[in-house]
Amino acid sequence: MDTKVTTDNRDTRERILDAAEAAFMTCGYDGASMRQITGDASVNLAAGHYHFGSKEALFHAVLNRRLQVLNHERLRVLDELEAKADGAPLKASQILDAFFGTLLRMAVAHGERGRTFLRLIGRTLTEPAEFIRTVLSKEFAHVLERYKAALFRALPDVPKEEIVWRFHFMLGATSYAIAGIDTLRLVTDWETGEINNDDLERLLPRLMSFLLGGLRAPLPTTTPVPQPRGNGRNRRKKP
Amino acid sequence: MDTKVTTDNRDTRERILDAAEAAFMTCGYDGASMRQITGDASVNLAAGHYHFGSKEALFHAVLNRRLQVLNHERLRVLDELEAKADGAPLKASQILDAFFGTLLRMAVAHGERGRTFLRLIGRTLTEPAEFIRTVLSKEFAHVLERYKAALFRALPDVPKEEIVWRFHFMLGATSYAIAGIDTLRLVTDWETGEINNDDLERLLPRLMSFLLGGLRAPLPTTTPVPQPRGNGRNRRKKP
DNA sequence: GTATGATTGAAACGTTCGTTTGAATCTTCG
DNA sequence: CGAAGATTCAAACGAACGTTTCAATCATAC
Repeated sequence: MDTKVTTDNRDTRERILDAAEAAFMTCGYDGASMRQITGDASVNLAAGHYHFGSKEALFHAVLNRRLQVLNHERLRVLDELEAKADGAPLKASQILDAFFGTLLRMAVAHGERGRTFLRLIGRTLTEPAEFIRTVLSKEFAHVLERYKAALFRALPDVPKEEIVWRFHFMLGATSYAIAGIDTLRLVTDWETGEINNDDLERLLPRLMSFLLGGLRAPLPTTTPVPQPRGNGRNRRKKP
Repeated sequence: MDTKVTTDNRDTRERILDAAEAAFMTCGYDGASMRQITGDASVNLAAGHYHFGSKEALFHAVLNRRLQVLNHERLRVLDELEAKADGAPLKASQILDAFFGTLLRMAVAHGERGRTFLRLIGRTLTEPAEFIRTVLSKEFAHVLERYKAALFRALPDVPKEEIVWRFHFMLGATSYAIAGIDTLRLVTDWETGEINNDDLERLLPRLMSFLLGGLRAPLPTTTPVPQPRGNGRNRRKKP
């Protein structure tokens, strides 16, 4: 099951993986069909099921091929930082750079394929299907625990619950940004829906300062201003 | 086309709209089927096409029914703030509260239906289908122009381009948060995938301080640190 | 060379989807 | 009442989907 015997086996498998990665990125899980994927890969329709068993398993394989590398690198960078710190808490900026910066830098380093996967990740984080949630949860669990712990140590004055929420917000901002989703056509640069490496390298510092600003923002007032002003509440249709 | 003649016409139409709203929220546009929607609404399958013409048009109607109210209110609040300010620039916190706070407060005020629409909006902002992008773009264009202009005036020292990007990040953080998307199971509160009004009222101040912190963060260094450390670049496959 | 197992190919299966059809039913109004 | 139009209903259509089947082809080892 590990090392295959025949020659162009890997070719077919990887051609399917590459085509699937691009199709899932563009159309989402439901929107991409096995016929489109195998067609783009120039392989027979049945080859997809022969090599992966099902569409779900193919999606799983597409994600894992890159996620394992990414999350391994994230752990490695965090280990390195903590070793250098020698027991002292890390800076929040270091942690965010290790988590989000590693993601974006790896994408830049791998050219077009890296950018495709980046946008796939952004889109996948918003997929409604349950099995996708399960796959991601499993794949990210350990990494998230490590990074959450590092953030707790870095920001001892911020309640842990607040840090978790802000991590959640940061993931949202990031996945939205990297998915290239500009539904409201805010960002005028992306004319074609494409992202090039220059865009990506300019995105990282922008995103990082936004995330850092949000993460270190003053805590919300404990009294959450139930009705800020009189309006917007207890209102029915105009009589 | 405006005021219908028969009696329970509105009943059927609105039952379909409500069921569609819930279905699109849970399963996304592709995932929700006309059969599920009309079944949940206890109407005949053909009734959906009779009243709306197509699935796309139904989705359009679902969005517009609430978006028009929401965006009208957003403009009204902004007008009110600017009238009070009497020509002076608004504070960024006021603008964000008018844009994002209005969204969340209206959802809270409308109970379960409001929460359903809130999550639908969050999910819709990440839909891949092109026609959805077109619908949203049209519906939001005017509101976004007004709010962008207000932010430009509120933050004269921040380059406009940077503000647009940060608006983009804020939309991502918000839509991700309100969609109830917790793919990575970060937020332990949401056990059932449901959000109640208490969660929502606690979410608003948390989100607001995060967004404000991000919006007012120090600008990124103009030299975007091309290669942070030696690795991650100019790398090819291992030889 | 030939047997063996891995891979590919073309075709079909059953299901579900959005949509359409045409008759049946209900509502409205003269 | 009865004609007219609006609405509902059951049934079907064609297309697309994921998946399966089975024979054909290829690579490898004896």
